[in-house]
Amino acid sequence: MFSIGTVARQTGLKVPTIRYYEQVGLLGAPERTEGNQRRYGKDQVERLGFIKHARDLGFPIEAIAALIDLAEHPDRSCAQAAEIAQRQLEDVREKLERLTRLEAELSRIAKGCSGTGVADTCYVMASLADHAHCGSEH
Amino acid sequence: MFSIGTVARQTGLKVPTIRYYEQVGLLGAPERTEGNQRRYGKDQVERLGFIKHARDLGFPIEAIAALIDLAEHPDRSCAQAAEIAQRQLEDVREKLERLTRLEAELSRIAKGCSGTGVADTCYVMASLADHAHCGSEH
DNA sequence: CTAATGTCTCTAGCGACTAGAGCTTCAAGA
DNA sequence: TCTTGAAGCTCTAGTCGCTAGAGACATTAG
Ligand SMILES: [Zn+2]
Ligand SMILES: [Zn+2]
Ligand SMILES: [Zn+2]
Ligand SMILES: [Zn+2]
Repeated sequence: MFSIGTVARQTGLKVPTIRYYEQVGLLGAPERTEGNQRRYGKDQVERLGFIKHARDLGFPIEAIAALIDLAEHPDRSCAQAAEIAQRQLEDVREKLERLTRLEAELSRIAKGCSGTGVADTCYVMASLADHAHCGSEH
Repeated sequence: MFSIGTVARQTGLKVPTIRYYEQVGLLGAPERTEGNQRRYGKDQVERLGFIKHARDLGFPIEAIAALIDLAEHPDRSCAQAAEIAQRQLEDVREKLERLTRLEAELSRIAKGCSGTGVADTCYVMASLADHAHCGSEH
């Protein structure tokens, strides 16, 4: 049985984050000592590792909850898991596309100003004021 | 003089968003009709366009506030504008790098499961449970 | 003049935490 | 065994940039 701090060190999560996951129902309530402190078993530490990894990959809490539900019913079809992973992939790809466009505009904008001029004639200011300077939609 | 709804249509912002920008001090309080409705002048519409464009490029509100301050003092040095643009560019690049790594992992994960199996032996589940499957840090 | 649409203020909610106050419990050394 | 300092507890509120809704008032077209 591990204290919350020990589990935090093992999983790379922060202590308040672990409590938060419990609060939102991602993790079942752990046992408690007589003095009301949380004590986690190996299973729960493993589950927190799962959550951590899924969060690191950007999955939202709600999706992780569905995946955990699935993990608790190992003989169910994994169709939902595939769907969730696919959705997350698409989400990331959309964000990538948007950020790629932004990177192009921002590097142009940043390149256009050395910071040695005056606000009135600054390329950064002009670019922000008028989207017509831009080479793409965003 | 334009009503808030008209300005919303002109700028592409939503009505509550414009009120929000006023609330957080990005936009000075506009004139009001006798009946207490907001009426915007051309300058304010332009400024809202500036804000919209900067937000579309991902600049945080605080940075935009600093840029607007600069726009109101056209003879000041644009060093701060250059700095803000540079920081935003770096921020976007960091996010791009992270998302690129995530895309690699997620496309591997999604490819590994057709959704026709069972949760217990699902590649998605296994990949989330163990970072050792991953080809990079994230 | 009426009816429909627009606008007003205020509060609360989103996602995923994070920070802090004020208190209690645990564990290790003397 | 006692003490002390770290760790844990609950609860509230704050972060960011909006968005939604309630209930009341203003404007405008027909
Ligand atoms: Zn400049
Ligand atoms: Zn643009
Ligand atoms: Zn599968
Ligand atoms: Zn991984």
